[in-house]
Amino acid sequence: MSSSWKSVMKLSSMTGASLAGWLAGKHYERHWSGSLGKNDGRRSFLYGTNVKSFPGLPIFGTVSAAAPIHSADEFNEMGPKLSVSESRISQIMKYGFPGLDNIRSYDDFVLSYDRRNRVAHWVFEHLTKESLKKNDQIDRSKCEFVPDTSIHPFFRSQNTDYKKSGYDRGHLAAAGNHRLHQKHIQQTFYLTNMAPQVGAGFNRSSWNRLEIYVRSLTNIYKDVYVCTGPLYLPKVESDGKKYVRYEVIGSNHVAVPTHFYKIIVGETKDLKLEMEAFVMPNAPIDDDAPLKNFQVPPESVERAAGLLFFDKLSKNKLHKINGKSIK
DNA sequence: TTTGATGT
Repeated sequence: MSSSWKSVMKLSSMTGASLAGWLAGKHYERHWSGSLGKNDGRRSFLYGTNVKSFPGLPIFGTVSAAAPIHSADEFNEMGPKLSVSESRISQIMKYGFPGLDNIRSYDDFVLSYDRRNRVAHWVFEHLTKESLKKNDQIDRSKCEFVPDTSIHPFFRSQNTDYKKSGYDRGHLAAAGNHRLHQKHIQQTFYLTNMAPQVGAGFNRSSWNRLEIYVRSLTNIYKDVYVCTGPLYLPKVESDGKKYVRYEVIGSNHVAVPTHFYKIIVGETKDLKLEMEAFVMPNAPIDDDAPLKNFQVPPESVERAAGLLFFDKLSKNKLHKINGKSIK
């Protein structure tokens, strides 16, 4: 039994969710090396299609055929967001877009919004030691959670949805990752960047521990790319069938994810790449549980989320996955 | 420290 399988089994038994199929995947051992090592016939949603056929997508830089589009109706209210530095966005998105649903670009992170669940599909960040430098001018307590008016009111989450729900408004792009400018940290407080998270025992402890670990990777790698998002995982119920079951909160029915993922790529000075993937249940977690217990094969997160992470990454530069050499 | 909610 591989270590990744064992860790998933541990995770599975902790959460009661049937993670085995999705998160370990019988396919993993047979296909993972193949899909990383050579073209396995997967057609990239982004790079195998004509990007221009998607109207109104603010795609910058990484796609040569695409140019920023400034006239989409939904963006009329977002004046400041149109001035987002294109070079910064292309830097954040260096390894490609995991998916193309409702992309939003902010000054220091990029996200894709899931209108049906009122929670983002994914949030992408790029961290360096420099970008995390301590700035005493930044005051987190001055930040306010604000609805994102670039989202149609039908699909926009509101503070009232979270109020008395029992869940935290948990950051996907962590506030602590964007302390260079007050404007940057404020932008992480858009409700588009929030998901309902269990507060005690999760958001305020082990999930925070994982965020701190990601920041610490900037001491090892020149560049750290991190993608964060929710999962809605199936669970075997008493009739033996699998169901995806999750709570929705507030009048806008904001979905409460069953789990959250982080996929991280560290880039060394000599351009070697190392990848790590974590999945944690949206539930209280023992503070003493090592983060390693929550590592899963990256491909299992792709299958569960319906996304392709780091599809543009040069597979021959990828040296390690979850700390294990793949060469 | 950083992560938050709640009540006055």
